[in-house]
Amino acid sequence: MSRMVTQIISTMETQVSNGPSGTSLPNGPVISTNGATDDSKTNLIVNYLPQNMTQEEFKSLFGSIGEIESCKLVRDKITGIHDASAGQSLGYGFVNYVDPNDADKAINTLNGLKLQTKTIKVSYARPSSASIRDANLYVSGLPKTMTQKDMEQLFSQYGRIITSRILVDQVTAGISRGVGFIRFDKRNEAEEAIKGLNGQKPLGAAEPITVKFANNPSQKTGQALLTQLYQTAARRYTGPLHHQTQRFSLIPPFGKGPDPNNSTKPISPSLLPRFSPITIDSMTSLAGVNLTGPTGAGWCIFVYNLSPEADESVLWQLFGPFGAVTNVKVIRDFTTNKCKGFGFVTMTNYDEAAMAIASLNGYRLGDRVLQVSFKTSKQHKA
DNA sequence: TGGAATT
Repeated sequence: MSRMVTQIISTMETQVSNGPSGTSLPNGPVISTNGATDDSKTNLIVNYLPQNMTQEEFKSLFGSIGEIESCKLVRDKITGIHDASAGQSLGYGFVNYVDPNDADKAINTLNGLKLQTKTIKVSYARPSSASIRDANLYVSGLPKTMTQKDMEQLFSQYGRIITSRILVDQVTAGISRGVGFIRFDKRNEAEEAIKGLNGQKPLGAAEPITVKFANNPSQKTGQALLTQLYQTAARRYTGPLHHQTQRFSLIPPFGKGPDPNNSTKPISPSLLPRFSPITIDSMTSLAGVNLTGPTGAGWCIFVYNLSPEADESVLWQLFGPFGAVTNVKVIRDFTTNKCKGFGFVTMTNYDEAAMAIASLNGYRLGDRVLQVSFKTSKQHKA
């Protein structure tokens, strides 16, 4: 891997995958003795995907690593009753590669990639089974001094922990709210943890903790769903979250809110003008209907002065934080396979593309200064 | 007392 790419990736969080620890097998599908295909070394689960990432963007990102046998962005069935591909993204997906080496490469290069406000996680998918479902626990009443590590230590006696999290205060950024989540590998492990820890005081704690199965986040109220849609739409208009200073959290987007009791309540007009120009477009695209057309549509950006070692992951890393990226391409020399110094990035939304260009044009990457602009029909004449 | 982990 090139020095430049190594530098970028070294900033990523280190995450231990859940996957098999054995060495890679020779290429091709592995057939087990019972005749079933063993995809444990090719099939990946990808978590913490940005809410507005589409199936096409998902496939494009992971397809940049190697040939994909199949992939799926998991979507909500309730918000997509009439069309499964139109449901709201659940923020995770699966990628099954043809070659186990590419699965390994995807973990090494894409795990920890920052896209918009998320840091994606790429790991081997465990074999699908009923025993691993509903194994997530909600814990409250934790001492404010308890760290994630402390919590894991407390729960690890009951089984293998897949993820853990302690929620922190948004404002003070870092102070524990005393609530968290623990996901076990198996549901029965979670059950045992409830039996053993619910109502118990951790060592030195003043109050007992509550441990119970977590609600499924897909079972949201209409209000919560609409609020989330609205926030996503508002974000599309105002740009990346770190540039956003205004929230539209509880104002329904159209005349009527989901709560019948409030349906006649007028919407504060002062909060609408900034948002309304793109309301229809954003809401429609959130429903899975892309007004700008099928894959390939969007705003094409020309990126000049990339190093010979540049690859697609660099472009994802640079542009992903600004919004929805549908495609990236590094132009390479046919014989040497080295980057010819330029590439292209396609972004769905004009505002996000403009923000990316404004921010990245003149950006210093290693010892090079990038030139970033909308692609013109006459390519790049200086 | 609340975050998108099994197709």
